[in-house]
Amino acid sequence: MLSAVSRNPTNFPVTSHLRFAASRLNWRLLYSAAPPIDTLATTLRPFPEYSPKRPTIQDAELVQNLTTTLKQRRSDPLRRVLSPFLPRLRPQHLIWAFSHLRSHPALALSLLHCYRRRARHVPLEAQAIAAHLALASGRVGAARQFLRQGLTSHRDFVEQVIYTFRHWSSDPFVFDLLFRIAVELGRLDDARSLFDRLTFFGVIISVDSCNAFLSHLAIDAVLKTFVELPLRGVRWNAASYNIVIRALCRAGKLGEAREFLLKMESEGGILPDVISYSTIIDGYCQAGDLPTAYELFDEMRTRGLKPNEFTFNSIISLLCHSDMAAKAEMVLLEMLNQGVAPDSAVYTTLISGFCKNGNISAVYRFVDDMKSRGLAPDAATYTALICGFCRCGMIVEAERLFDEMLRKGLNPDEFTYTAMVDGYCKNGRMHDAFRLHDEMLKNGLSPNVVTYTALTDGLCKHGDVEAANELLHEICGKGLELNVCTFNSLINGLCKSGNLEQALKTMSDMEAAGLSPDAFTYTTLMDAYCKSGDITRAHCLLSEMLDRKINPTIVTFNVLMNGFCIAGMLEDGKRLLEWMLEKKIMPNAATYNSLLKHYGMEKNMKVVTEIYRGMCARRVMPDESTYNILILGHCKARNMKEACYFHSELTARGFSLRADTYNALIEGLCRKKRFVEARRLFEEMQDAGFLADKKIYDLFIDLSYNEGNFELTLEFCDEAIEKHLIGTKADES
DNA sequence: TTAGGGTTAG
Repeated sequence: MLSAVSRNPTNFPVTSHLRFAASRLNWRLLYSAAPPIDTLATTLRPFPEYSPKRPTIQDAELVQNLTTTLKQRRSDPLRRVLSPFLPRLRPQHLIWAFSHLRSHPALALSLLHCYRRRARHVPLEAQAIAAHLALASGRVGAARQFLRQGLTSHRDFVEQVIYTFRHWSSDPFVFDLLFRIAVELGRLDDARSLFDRLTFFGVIISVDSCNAFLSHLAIDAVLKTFVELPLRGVRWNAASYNIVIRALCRAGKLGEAREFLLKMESEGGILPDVISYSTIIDGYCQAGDLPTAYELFDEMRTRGLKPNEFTFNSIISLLCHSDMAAKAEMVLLEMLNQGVAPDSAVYTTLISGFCKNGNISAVYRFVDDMKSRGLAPDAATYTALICGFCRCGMIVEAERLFDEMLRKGLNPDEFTYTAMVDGYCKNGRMHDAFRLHDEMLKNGLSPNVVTYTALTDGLCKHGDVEAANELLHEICGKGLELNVCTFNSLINGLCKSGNLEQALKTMSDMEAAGLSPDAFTYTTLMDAYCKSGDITRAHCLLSEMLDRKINPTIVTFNVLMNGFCIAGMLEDGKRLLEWMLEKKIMPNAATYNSLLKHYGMEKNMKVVTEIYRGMCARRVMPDESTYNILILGHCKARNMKEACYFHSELTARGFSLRADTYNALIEGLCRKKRFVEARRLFEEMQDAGFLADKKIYDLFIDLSYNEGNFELTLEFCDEAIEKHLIGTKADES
C-alpha cells in the first residue's frame, strides 16, 4: 500500500479495485492528473499521516476477543454476542476494533450501530472511519448517512475525514460525497472551502458534483465560479453551461444567456442541446416575449434539435397566461402532429389556463384526454383543478376533488392546501379556511407567505382588517417574510374599510421593509381616492407611479375611468377611452362598463348605444355587468324592447341578472302590462335568493287586489311583512 | 448536478 502511495503523484492509495469501482460507477473523480496550474502543482502535499494510539495489553485483549467473537458469530443475534463487551467499551476500543475488522466492513458497521444504540453518541473520528469503511464495502447510502451525520454534528468533521483518509480509505469518492452533502445542506461556503482544501492534496471534485454546487449559487457567484473552477482542474460539461444559462435567465439577463449559448460552442467546444434551448426559450416565455421564443424555437430546429414536451410547454404556458388559451390548445395539436407526446405537465398547464378562462367543459375534456393517454392526474393537476373550481365559485366540486386526491393516496402539499384555503376565503368561509390551515400544521406542512396572504385577504374582505393585521404580526414574529401581495391585500383592506391614511402608512412600511410598491399598490390607492371623490390625488398617484417607472395596467386605467364617471366627468372619461385607443391600450369590458353605467344613469341611451357599438366593433366581449347595465339603463329610459333584447342575450350567454336589474325589468314589464312575464321573473328572482324592492311588492299587491284575487293579495302582504317592508310603507303614509 | 406544469394582491 505504501509503495503505491509513494508512486502516485497525489499520494493516494490507488488500488486496482478502486480504479475498477471508479470506472464502473462512472465517477469522474480526477485525482491522478496534476492540476493544470504550475503553482498549484508545487503546493501539492500528502494527506496527513494517521497514527492510532497503541492499546494497553488489557485493551488489546478486549478488542481481540470482541472482534474474534464478531467474526465467529453465525446465527446468534448481534446484541447478545456483544452484550458482555459493550459495558466496557470506550470510544478508542471502537477504533482499535475497526483495525481488526478492516476486511469485514459490514461487521465494523454493525459494531458501530450497537455502540451508538448504547452510548447514543459516536466519536467524530469513528464517524469518519465508518464513512470510509461503508464506502469500501460498496454501501454508498450508509456512507452518505455517516457523512451527513458527521457534517451536521461537528464543525471539524471535514478535518477528521481528511485525517483518517490515508489510513482507512481506499476511495477518494468519499470527498465527492462529502462535498455533495455540504451542497445539499445548503452549506455552500463550507463546500467551496472543502473544494479549495482538497486541491492542495490533488483531489478534484467531479464535474457532476461541481454542477450541483453551481446550480445552488446566485447569479454573480455562478459566473465567478464558472471561471474559477476550471483553473483548479474542473472541466465543465453541457449541464454546467445549461446551469449558467438558467441562472442568467432567472436573473432576467436574457441577452447574456443567448450570448452564453453561442460561447458554449465557440469557447467551450460543447454543442448546445435541447435543454440549453428549452431553458432559454422558457426564459423568453417567462418574460412574455413570444416572438423571440418562436425565433429560438426555429433556430433549434434548424440546428437539428427537436423541441420536446418541455419546449412546447413553455410556449403553451405563455399563451395561457396571456389569455390565449385557444391558441395554446392549437400548440398542443401542433406538438401532437410533430409526434411529441404531451405529458401531465403539459395537460396541467392547459387545465390551469382554461380554468382561468372559466371554460370548465374544456377542462373536463383535457382531463379525459390525459386519462385516455394513460396519464394519471398528479398533485399539480389536482391543484390546478381545485384552484380553477374555487375561482368559478364551485367550492363543492373543489372539496370533492380534494377528498378524491386523498382517496387516491396523493398527498396534498402546500400548493394544494393554499388553493383550497384561498377558495374558502373567497367564498367567505373563513372558519373552514382556518380549519385547513390547522390541518396543514397537523400534517407537518408549513403554511407559507402565499397561504397567509390568502387568509389576510379573506379577513380583509370579510371586514376584519384588525384580525388580518394581527395575523400578519404573528407570522412576522415567526420569521416569515411578507411579500408585495401580502402588503397589497392589507392596503386594499384598509382602503375598503375607509382607512386611507393607514393604507398610505402601510405603503411606507412596505418600502421601509425593502419592498417596492407595484401597479397593484398604486391602483388600489388610486381607486380609494377615486371612490372618495378625490380625482386630483388619484391623478397625482398616477404621475408618481409613472415617475417611478411602474407601468400602469388596464385595471389602473379602469380605476381612473370609474373615478371620472363617479365624479360626473363623463366627457373626460370618453376622452380617456379615446386616448387609450390611440395609444393602443386595449380597453376591456370593465373600461366600457363604467361609461355605459353612468351614461345609463343619466338616461342618455343614445350615447350608451354609441359606446356599446364601439365596444362590439373593437371585439371587446360584453360581460355579465355589461348586460345588466344595458338592461337597467333601457328599463329606466322605458325602452322595454331593447331591455328585453339584452335580457335574452344575457340568458343565451349563461349570465345572470342582478337584483337591481330584476327590479327594473319587473317594474318595466308591469308598466307595459306584461304581467305574466313580470310574475315569472319575480318568481325567478326569489328562486335566485334575491329580495324584491318594496315597490315590486306594492305592484303585485295592487295587481292581485284589482283582479279580485284576495288570497294572492294576502299572500303578497304576508310575504312583504315577513321581509319587513310593510313598516316602511306605513311610515311613508 | 442542467429545461416545462399547480397556491396570494388592484
